Amino acid sequence: MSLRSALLGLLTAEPMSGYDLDRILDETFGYVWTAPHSQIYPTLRQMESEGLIEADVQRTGGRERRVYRVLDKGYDELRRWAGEPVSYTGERDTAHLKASMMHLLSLEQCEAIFRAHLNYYRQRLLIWESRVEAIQSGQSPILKARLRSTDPDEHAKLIAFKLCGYEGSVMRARSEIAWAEHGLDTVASLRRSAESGDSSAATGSAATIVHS
Amino acid sequence: MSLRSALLGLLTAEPMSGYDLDRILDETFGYVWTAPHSQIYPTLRQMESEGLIEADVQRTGGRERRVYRVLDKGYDELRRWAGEPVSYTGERDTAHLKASMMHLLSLEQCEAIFRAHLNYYRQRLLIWESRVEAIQSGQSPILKARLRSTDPDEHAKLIAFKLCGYEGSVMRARSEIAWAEHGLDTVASLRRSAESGDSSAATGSAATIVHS
DNA sequence: ACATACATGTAATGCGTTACATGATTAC
DNA sequence: GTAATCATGTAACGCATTACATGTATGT
Repeated sequence: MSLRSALLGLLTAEPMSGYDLDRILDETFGYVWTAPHSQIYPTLRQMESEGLIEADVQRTGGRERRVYRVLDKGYDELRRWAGEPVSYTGERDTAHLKASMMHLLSLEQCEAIFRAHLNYYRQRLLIWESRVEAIQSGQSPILKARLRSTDPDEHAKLIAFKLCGYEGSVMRARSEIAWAEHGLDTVASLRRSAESGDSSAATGSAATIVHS
Repeated sequence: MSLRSALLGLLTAEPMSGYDLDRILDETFGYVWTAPHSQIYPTLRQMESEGLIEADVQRTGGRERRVYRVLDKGYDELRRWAGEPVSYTGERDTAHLKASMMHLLSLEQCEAIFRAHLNYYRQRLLIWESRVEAIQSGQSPILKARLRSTDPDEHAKLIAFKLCGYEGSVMRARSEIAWAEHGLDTVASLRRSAESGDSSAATGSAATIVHS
């Protein structure tokens, strides 16, 4: 039920259409939760039929735009969900799973996988860091909308937790980058020991990082 | 298609039954990839019908035990999957999503969520660290089985990459622990500023960690 | 005219969770 | 005898991915 909450949460900042939500998930918020529009539109319809949100249908010529706003029942549901404990269902990470099978691959293939991981999280890091800066400098349009409809006494709390969320993403990206670099070191070390004909190397450098 | 690969990968260490695989996912390997037995058994049957694995049916009295072993086609499929690039589909993390909605909650509720996060990853950290030690000291039964059926020249590579995978998990757990601690700091800071009637605090301490 | 952005949907297929369901063997 | 462990399944429901499908408004 997390997608519902993600959408509800965004709609509490400001009434929006499914298209708007899709764009936000693609651009900024999507680095916390993603969904394609094929999931967004039916979910909005469903929440509307349950009385959590309500659509204001705007027409520009022959084009329809359904702008949803959160009803009291929606706020209650969101608060209930936010307060309930997170259910930590098992880990599922394709990159780490793949890493656990790298002995099947050539060192070139292993290197390519770690490099791709490094590049992916370097890009994410830039995006997340820019989000943190946008919040700190008051440039985030969603946050600005949210502040407008919030009691000034609550502003510090709102900003502090928004920052905290993105900082968590920044920390995670840094950790994935460090892991990919460690993986590349491991590959380099295996490559050196293969060249020198020593079959018992590489474990030394691999072991160091864990106790750092 | 990751579950198939996870199961295939484990079966390359040693022929096993669905029950064995379920236990391993619950105990050790599950901290890389999880699945309930309701997913495992049908997946094994399907892979059998596709000729990737083959069952050796053992009977103890009236009890049936289907021990699967990987066929050549299964090895090929696994190697193909392992070598293809990871597809990074968008982020989806309930804990971070919830954190982004904490302004809806009381500071007590926020604290409870961060504490739960901290406890969860502290437990995971212990498990993953013990896995790293099990591999380094040669205590892992799955790794021992795998080494038996592997060319000694490849032992260093096998051990190095297994370590690397679990080290990645250790690093991630540390990062989540650090984030939860940062969240608790944020809560404490907001609590202090609420008591002293200052409505503009907390952002200072929250901002520091990003540039550390 | 043509491309791009706006705007909203459906359908098929597969993955994941929870609950239901059954029965044999072993240890106490 | 009874509880735990061994052992294997099915079913219902919801979430996620990809592809298919349609049409308007705007800028060049």
